[in-house]
Amino acid sequence: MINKSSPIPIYFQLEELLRTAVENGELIPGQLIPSERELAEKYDISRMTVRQAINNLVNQGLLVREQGKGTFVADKKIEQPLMTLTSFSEDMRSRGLVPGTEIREFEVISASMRESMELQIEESEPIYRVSRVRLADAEPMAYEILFLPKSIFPEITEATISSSFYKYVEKELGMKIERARQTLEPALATDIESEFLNVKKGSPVLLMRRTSYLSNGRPFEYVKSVYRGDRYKFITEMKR
Amino acid sequence: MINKSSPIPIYFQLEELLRTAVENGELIPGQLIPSERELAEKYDISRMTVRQAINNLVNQGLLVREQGKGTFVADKKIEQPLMTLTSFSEDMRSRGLVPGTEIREFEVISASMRESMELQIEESEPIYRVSRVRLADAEPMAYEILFLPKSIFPEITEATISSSFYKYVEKELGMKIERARQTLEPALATDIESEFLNVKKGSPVLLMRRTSYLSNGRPFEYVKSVYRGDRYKFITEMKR
DNA sequence: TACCGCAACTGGTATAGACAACTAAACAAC
DNA sequence: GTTGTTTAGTTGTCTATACCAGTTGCGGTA
Repeated sequence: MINKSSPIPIYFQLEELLRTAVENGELIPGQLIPSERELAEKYDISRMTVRQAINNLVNQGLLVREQGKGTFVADKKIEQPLMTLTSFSEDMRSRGLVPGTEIREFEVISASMRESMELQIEESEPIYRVSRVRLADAEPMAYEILFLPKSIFPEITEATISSSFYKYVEKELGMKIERARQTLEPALATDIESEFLNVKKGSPVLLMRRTSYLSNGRPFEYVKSVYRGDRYKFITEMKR
Repeated sequence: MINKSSPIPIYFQLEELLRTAVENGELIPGQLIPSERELAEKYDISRMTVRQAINNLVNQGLLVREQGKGTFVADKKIEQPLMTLTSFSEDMRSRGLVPGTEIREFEVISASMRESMELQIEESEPIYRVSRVRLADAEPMAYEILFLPKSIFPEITEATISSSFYKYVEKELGMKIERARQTLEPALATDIESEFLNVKKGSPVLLMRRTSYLSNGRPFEYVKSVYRGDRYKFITEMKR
């Protein structure tokens, strides 16, 4: 259970123990967890160490304390979908839709001014340009043009892009996606867009531009997406 | 400085001391604060108590620790404009524009189904309906229809609405605005909208609907805004 | 001079113990 | 029955102490 001679701090080991217990459903929301003294005795550690573990979990919103009563598993994420960076696939799935992708173009070009500025690279540096039609329940949802610097992704294939790109970046390449800056503006569907999106030319669309950054501060993607106005609403939850 | 016999916890007193020192500029961002041992000795309290105070401030993002070096005042809000609930006036000012308002209609009506649902009140309950043209640098930026339940705001006048409504709610009424849920979708300017916004009919506009909640969970406003697509971009910063 | 190592600092982890504040339930008194 | 009171449990606060781990600078040695 807990290894006192491990270099991993005891409070952290206990933290993980409790966290996995919650995640595995051994402890369910609203349930009372063992008291601090019980945990201290059970694992033969100090109560203050138990408190440190529980404190962290409380700060992370996983547990809630009530003086005189005990510590409880917190209700699941009331305020979760606040504003987290999600991929198209993740976004669609959270809306109960099945995501899909049709790659239209896949090429290496040299960056124009706009792209080099967004990606913070030299102009005319080689970048991938991938255009895709994004589907939700097999129906077009968005038309998207993705720009990736070749310097960060030396070898990318269509197959890589077809599956979950964010997962590829995080799991395969081990990079840490940190944040993104995104702008939204309304527009009218152009010829090409209306064709790909299966709507009339001039229909209202949502033009989304996103630049995403790794934890080292480098931009790794610049995406321009055109969403169908009749199918897509952008939803945000904000705190004061 | 610190009153050990006060019912206010010592760690909290120290926390406030440090916080006000930062806010008053006695401690500036990047500056090294006294070590935990120094603070403990200075105020004749335990180092663990000092740590509890500092821990809280670190969690609040006011301080940062560096093992072996010391504890420093954090750089100001690098990630602040992440997704905070702001009023139109605050939004415009942050963009360097001068906000303005022209009230078009101000009336009490009975809630329709949509409004009663958003505001979580009974249908046909009395609500204010205020329509405004929002200006930025004296030029129309958005046309907005605001719905407020009369039960929460028994006496509101045009004057109240003209000045900063959020400030009125927070300062005058002492209510706490907590969060809002907002949707964005593209649309085409209708007759009325195009007239108010001084754009052509059929121009792309951004349709924003927002329901805002107090800290007790009650919705206190439902706003439907139509932003000019040629003047307004919605910007969000997202974390993974 | 250049380098190494030690000493003295920093925060990080962990202990054992004490008392306060609060809650719930059992119990006693009215 | 209702109202206090006690009691045993909970988390909250606080102390004193110890050692670990990372950083920095100083001084001695090569």
